[in-house]
Amino acid sequence: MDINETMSSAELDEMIKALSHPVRRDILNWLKQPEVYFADQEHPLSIGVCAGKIDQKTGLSQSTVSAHLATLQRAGFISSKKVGQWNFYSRNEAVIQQFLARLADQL
Amino acid sequence: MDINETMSSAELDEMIKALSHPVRRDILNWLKQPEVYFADQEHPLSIGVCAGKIDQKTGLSQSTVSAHLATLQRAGFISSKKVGQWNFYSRNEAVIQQFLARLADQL
DNA sequence: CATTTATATCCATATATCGCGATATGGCGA
DNA sequence: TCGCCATATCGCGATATATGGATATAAATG
Repeated sequence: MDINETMSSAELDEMIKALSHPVRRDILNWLKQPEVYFADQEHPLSIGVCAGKIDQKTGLSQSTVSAHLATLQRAGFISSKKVGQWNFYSRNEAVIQQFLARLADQL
Repeated sequence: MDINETMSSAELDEMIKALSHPVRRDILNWLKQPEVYFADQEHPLSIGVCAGKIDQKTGLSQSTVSAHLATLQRAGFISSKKVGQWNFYSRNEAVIQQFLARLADQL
């Protein structure tokens, strides 16, 4: 989602649905403090958190977590950066804040 | 939900799920300005909005809307008041505000 | 007391979501 | 190039959610 325009109703819907699963909210939360939850990552946390690390933390299968990450990314809450064979995920703080503002407004 | 204590994780989950359907968000929105959306109601809007009026507005079946209202009520977002043969629904503003604050905090 | 009205509940069906194993893809290293 | 590793995607069964018709309940009304 473009952070410079207000999100559409369909986008808001996608975002709320993305948040409606506890594991996805957990992931967002972990990404808020990577140094707390992913202290064992070899790569610098500044790039983001490696997908595999998130898999481990959830205890779910790799494919399931990959789908959850895709859902969060489609909603705009996180972005991924591919470095070598790894994919590093991080929060889009601006989008999250805009979502909260929009929700507060529309609710 | 008791507005004097912080909501549990399970309650938050129930609330987000309740919001994850567009019709339920519509209903919450309509109840925000009953005088705009339910101007034709015979009973005073101060008691709340009659379930049947909400049925009409959605265009969905009576049973479906009744289920949506029950979902919103279980989540704590709305309350119902039975007067005669009618059930009047209204928003729980305090709960809604507390939800938004909690979400902003936990997200 | 029978009938109508409002609404919740029950039931069946349809659709969406979740979770997993298997497979595809793409980078990396021997 | 031949695998190995990380991760996305596919296909499928299981579970959850949505929807509407039918029915139950309860109040109002003649």
